[in-house]
Amino acid sequence: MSKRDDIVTAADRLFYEQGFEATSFADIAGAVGISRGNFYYHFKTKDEILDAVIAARLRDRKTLLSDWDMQDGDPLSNIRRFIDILIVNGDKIKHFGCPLGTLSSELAKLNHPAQKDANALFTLFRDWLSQQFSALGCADKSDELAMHLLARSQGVATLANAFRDDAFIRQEVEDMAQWAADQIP
Amino acid sequence: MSKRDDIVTAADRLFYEQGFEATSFADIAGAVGISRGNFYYHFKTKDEILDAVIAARLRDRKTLLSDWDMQDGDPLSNIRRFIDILIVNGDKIKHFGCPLGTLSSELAKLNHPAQKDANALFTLFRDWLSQQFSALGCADKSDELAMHLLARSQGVATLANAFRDDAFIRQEVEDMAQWAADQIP
DNA sequence: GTCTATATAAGGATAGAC
DNA sequence: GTCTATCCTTATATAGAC
Repeated sequence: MSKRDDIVTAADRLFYEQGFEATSFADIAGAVGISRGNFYYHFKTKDEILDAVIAARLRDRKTLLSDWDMQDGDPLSNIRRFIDILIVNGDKIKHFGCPLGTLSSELAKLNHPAQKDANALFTLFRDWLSQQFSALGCADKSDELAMHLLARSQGVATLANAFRDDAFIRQEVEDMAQWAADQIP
Repeated sequence: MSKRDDIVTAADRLFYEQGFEATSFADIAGAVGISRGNFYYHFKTKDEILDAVIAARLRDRKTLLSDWDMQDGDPLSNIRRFIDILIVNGDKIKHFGCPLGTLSSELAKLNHPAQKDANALFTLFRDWLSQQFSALGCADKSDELAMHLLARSQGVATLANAFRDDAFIRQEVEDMAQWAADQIP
């Protein structure tokens, strides 16, 4: 793993845990164990490293989804896998929210040029979920269902973060899974 | 209206539009039209003004909810009023997200001492919604339904902000209203 | 590639004149 | 109450030695 990759990995974690604005070069350099001066050899500006982090997250999630696709379970199982992210990543979500949603919200407030790239992460899941709902037999409203589920998972992440409530997450996860099953025509 | 109130109003708007961290004293002082030095006559620290903004938001929402209560419509109409916030404040939400959710998320990442106070805003709506569901005849699971609706509205706000999509908001609002009506035993 | 040193700006906060 | 001036710290960014 290259030093550049180390930096992106550390920045990814820190942007998630502390937010983009609140994370300084010193924080990232410190986490990687290099000097601030050396940092600039790898990345010229903060926006440059944000782009790299977003690209890394996109690569990551694409890999995850194509892994799921290759295990070719039925669409309902795939949807369930998506919903279960809230359980699998429950601890992190309770502490820091959803990495996609919180970054998107922060960049919107900063009116940051990378907003569009960050939202491509949402689009990735939206399109993948839409495919699952199509395969489930809901081709006529697959995008609507995808957005609905995406919204619900975002809302659960936000409130799980605010209230730090495991039981609430589990309850909502089961409710979403039931809702998804009910969509089968 | 006192100068102090002017400052809180400006800070409220700026914290919402730009985020707490990204808003400087200079921004607030500039918006109010006073010098940075004068600012410190009214508020000693940034945390102090955050407390004042949260207190103002809490007062504001309490007034809103008690206004609704005094018009004594049926609980379903009250719930509908809550859901309709997404329409009424649609433009702002598309640009800056939900003022409650985005502040809560930001303060969580900053691990800010005011987290608890900010989340009292969520609790205010949670308890009020729970009352409505109780009055609707769902006393046995009123808090669960309240959290469910709160989560859904948060999710819609997050995605409306990311995708700037009016049709999506309207669709989800209708869906939530239908869901609420379906809860009547 | 990595470091130290440094330039430059911004933000939070204070002192003291008016 | 309001201002200017100032201090301290942090943050982005660069230069240049090794």
